[in-house]
Amino acid sequence: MGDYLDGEKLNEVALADQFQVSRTPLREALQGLRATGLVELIPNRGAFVRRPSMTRLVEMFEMMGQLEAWCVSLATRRITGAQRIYLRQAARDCEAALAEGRHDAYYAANNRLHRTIYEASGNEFLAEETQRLLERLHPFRRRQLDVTGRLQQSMREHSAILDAMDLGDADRAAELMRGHINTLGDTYYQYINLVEDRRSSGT
Amino acid sequence: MGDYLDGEKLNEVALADQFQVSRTPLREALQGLRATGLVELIPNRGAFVRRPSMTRLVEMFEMMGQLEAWCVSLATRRITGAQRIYLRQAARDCEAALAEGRHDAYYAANNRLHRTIYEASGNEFLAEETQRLLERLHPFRRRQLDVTGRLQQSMREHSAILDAMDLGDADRAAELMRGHINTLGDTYYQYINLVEDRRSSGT
DNA sequence: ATTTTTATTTTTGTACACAATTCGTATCCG
DNA sequence: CGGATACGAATTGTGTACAAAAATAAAAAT
Repeated sequence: MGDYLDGEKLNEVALADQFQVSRTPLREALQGLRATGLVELIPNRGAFVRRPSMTRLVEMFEMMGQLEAWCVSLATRRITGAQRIYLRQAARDCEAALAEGRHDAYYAANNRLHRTIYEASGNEFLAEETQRLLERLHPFRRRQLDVTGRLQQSMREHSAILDAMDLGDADRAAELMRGHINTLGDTYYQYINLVEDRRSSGT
Repeated sequence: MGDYLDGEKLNEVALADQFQVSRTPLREALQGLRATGLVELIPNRGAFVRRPSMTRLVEMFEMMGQLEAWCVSLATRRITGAQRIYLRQAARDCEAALAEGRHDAYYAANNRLHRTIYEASGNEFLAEETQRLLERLHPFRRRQLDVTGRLQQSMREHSAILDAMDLGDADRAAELMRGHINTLGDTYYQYINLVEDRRSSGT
């Protein structure tokens, strides 16, 4: 599980058997997965896995950077005092989690920070869509974030973004955020390359 | 049909009866509608219609404008010669359709023009997501586009955008596109106001 | 030998039945 | 009278059976 090939056909009975459910709820789940873009459903033909290519992941991260940049740009102008405090707290939580080596706690705090920025944008729809894309990208992030140097650099970027927001410099905050997401993306690509290599070697 | 209230509960058997199908395919269809945001599915509770509020539509159009602006900005730099010709042709098709009063043909040509810009962005993922948002917004566009003055203004905006693209002025093209989408949005809001008034008067 | 047609098997699509959960109502208790 | 509780009805969740379509294999024709 986890390493499906790109155009691979998914057999309903086999999957239902694997997950110990009948075909009815499984088919509904497939409809849900279609929305996330992970599978493609062709009428009377079945479900096919859609593993994003390297270039598509680059595109997705490019868009993620753009959306986050837009969020932070709007948030710089619209953020409330309470949200500002909450952001700094999340940043401190990130540092504390990293110092204690609690990587899952870091992940949670980091998520809290980004999500708060989405919400502070004042555009709820934008916030939801950005969150949705983040979740779509989620399956492609792995251990590589645990490289401590990268995490510390990431936190410095957080601080710089929050500083720019405090100064009311929306453009600078947006530009910093774009860079932040792009470097994130870069580390993901390494993982993808690994996966594609493994696949082409026929494992 | 067509005028569901916002939080309205959808009964599966009633809907299945209405569409002359059994509950099984209906539930799968609901899962699909969930992706579009038109219905919300709560486990063990059922499906509820999610008619976007006025403010949410404003948000959606704001995002649409931003995405289209980004598309056109990228497209200005990456567009191919063939796409440039195709764009101008679509613009001419718009004019011809309007002159002949063929509003559905205008709609098709207009769609072709915008879609070509999405594709010319060179970011396939961005293109698909923008198209998806356009389709989500689609149920909320109605006759008001048929006001001839608006359509002619819209075509002038098209020309200006294509001109800016030809000049390689990405920022200007983006700004013009943002304005183009926003005025579109404005006319939609009128329709929404109508709907909400009608609803509150209890029809 | 290649292509077309036909038959068989597999797989998807849908209806239906029953289980599990929630909702509405009435009853009981404080 | 207000609120908790218990019962019955309605609704959602899931397994299974069968129909429809596609994929595969076999046979026939060119």
